[in-house]
Amino acid sequence: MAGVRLQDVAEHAGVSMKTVSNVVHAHPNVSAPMRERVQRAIDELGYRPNAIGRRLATGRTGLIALAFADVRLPYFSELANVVSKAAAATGSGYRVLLEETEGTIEGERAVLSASEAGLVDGMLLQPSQMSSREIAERHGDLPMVLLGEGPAPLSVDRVMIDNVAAATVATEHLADLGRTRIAFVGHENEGLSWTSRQRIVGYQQGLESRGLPVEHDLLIPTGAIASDEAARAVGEAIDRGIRFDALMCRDDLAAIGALRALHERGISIPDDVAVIGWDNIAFDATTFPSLSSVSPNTHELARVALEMLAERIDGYDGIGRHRLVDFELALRESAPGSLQASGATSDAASDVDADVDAGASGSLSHSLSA
Amino acid sequence: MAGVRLQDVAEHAGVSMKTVSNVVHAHPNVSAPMRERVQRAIDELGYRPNAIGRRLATGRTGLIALAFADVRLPYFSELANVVSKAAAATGSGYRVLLEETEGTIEGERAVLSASEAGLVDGMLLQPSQMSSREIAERHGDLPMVLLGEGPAPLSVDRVMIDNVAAATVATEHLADLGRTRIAFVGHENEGLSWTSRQRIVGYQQGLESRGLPVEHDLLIPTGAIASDEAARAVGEAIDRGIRFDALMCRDDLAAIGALRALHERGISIPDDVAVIGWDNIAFDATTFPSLSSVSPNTHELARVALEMLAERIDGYDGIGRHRLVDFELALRESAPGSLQASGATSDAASDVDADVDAGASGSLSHSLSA
DNA sequence: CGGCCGACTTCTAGCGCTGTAAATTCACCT
DNA sequence: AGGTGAATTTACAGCGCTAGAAGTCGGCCG
Repeated sequence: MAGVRLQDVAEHAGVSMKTVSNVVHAHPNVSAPMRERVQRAIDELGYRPNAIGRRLATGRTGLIALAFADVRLPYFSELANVVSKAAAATGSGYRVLLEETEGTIEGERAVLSASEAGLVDGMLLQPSQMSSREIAERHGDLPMVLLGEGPAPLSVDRVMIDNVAAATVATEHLADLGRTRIAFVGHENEGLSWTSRQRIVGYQQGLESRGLPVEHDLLIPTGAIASDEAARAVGEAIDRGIRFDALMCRDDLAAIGALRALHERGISIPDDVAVIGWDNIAFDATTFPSLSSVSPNTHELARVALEMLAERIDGYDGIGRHRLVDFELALRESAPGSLQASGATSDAASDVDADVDAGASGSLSHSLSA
Repeated sequence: MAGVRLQDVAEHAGVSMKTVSNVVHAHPNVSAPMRERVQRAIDELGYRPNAIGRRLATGRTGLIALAFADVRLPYFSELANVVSKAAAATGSGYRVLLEETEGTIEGERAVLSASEAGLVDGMLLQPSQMSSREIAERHGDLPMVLLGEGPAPLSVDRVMIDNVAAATVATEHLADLGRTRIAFVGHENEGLSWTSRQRIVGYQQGLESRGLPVEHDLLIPTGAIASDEAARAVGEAIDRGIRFDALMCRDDLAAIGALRALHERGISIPDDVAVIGWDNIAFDATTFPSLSSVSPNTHELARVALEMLAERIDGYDGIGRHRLVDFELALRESAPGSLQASGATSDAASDVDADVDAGASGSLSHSLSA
């Protein structure tokens, strides 16, 4: 039943509260018979420690906030899953409080300046709008680790993958497939995000390293980070006469939209146009054709981020540490490994089956540790 | 700065703690000059109330748990988004603590019998494995509302859509499109979930109401709730010689997998096979062809669930209330509205564009309130 | 056989905030 | 001027738990 307090257990067992507390915490210096007697009392009363009371006393809440734009974006929901599992696996067994910023500056401010303090022990934040100065100013003394390639003040820890390198590798892969007109899809129409900026830089580097020209026409922005917007933008570009034989997409949502726009126009993938997405979300394996994608190592990202956060919570107070985690290219049908460069048309059913099965069948891995 | 306590503010302003507390809470009966004086002290010290302290004193944490199988499933991530927005909009401004059960009985038990009590004020749980008896036994006195069509003891509140009715309507729509061999895809290979069970019942009712025979061969189970599993299962069924002209899918993941299996084999959608999914996830608008889907009113679901939960938290102690919220059929290319029954081939670019834009273009709405 | 040591348990302050009840102040009447 | 009730403000006792100080008890050494 509810409302059984430590004191009730103590009385029931005829001992002091501290002894009960010691039993609950498996402290040493409790004799076996005593331990058993107390445990029986706990069981009989159905006692469960009250989290809030404990937390007031210890100053730790066991909660960390995970803040990003929107759980509905597959990358973030997959991240939430990974982080919450990793957090639970932590020694301290953290639980995760989800906060959505909607990708707006107001949302990010709201998350950082919550009017109440002390609810969470620390925060994992993936900022998208806020300047690094503002982040530095606002986070106050809340232990924090930033995720992703967004703004990051030097004073705060951060984990990310090397977006420039990843975009370069992916673009080079398309070039190595023999593509010469590689377009970039999915950056913001206006107000380029940090993410888009870096991926475009990498895209350009990839083109240059393969001796391909950089054409402004081949940058296809979208109105929002959403597959329908991408479908429209790519469709319009095609209809406007823009020609390309490969698409480097800012993210998988853009890639999925692009897939649709190409299908609508009867353009064959990857024969006419190869496509690479970004994030390697679960759907990539079952789009048609299945989607090659830049695959950040989110497990490692979560692990490193939580590790640094735990250190901050424990009082570490050094300068911000910036860590890179690795990524790989998950190669699927939309931009296969170079061996099978152009290859069979994509309706070879049995081949495809095997591919779906293997998930990230071929992959180029890149470890860049810090 | 950190660690400014109520008492510090009180001393700084030369008043009692309670007066400061009153100012913080905008209580009446605080004179204007006093309010201003205290406010200045608060600002000068940069005081922010400590959530844990307050919560210990009030007994409320302002947190509710939202527990379901896996955030990575789009339906759940969309639900999480809706619930957390709705919860924040509540008078009490609840925050949402995410809990994943992995869809296993152990996970569900873990969520229900968290060893610590008092962390959350209440819980929204979408069970999938646990029996209603076990739910009733375990939830103890934690205010709780169940989501979805899973098991629900009579003593606990629950919100769901009428899955049987929805499946019937969707199946009938396929029949009205002239389809006579309508298969059902995506239920579990073994250990049918409550969800699948009800949707299959509705599917059967839909067939019967249109005078179509129910064939066991047309039930295509999958190994897991995942699009790749569905792709494989549908592919195998086709390869085994099973013939159908429409697919009623247990969920959108199954539908997306089915889409892929059909594409691989060069089967035209919706001309050869029409497809209806379930959940109306965001991707449905940009699959190719776009996917018709049963669209539960999740906003309403969240609203009703939170409302009931709030009442439970406030001490309401009646018998379990079971509420239905409405759904509609979001009709897109994979199973269009009956007017355009077979219609143009799906690569009519401009038409399609408009369609993508409109999202759930045509829709049959069903309000079933309780 | 008394005293001292170590092992174990109890005592007792809080952690930061809120709610109730009591105290104070103040404007206004008679 | 004394009294009254309303409006404010203060005092204080916890909410449930933890941790360090203080106490208790049995055993062992001299």
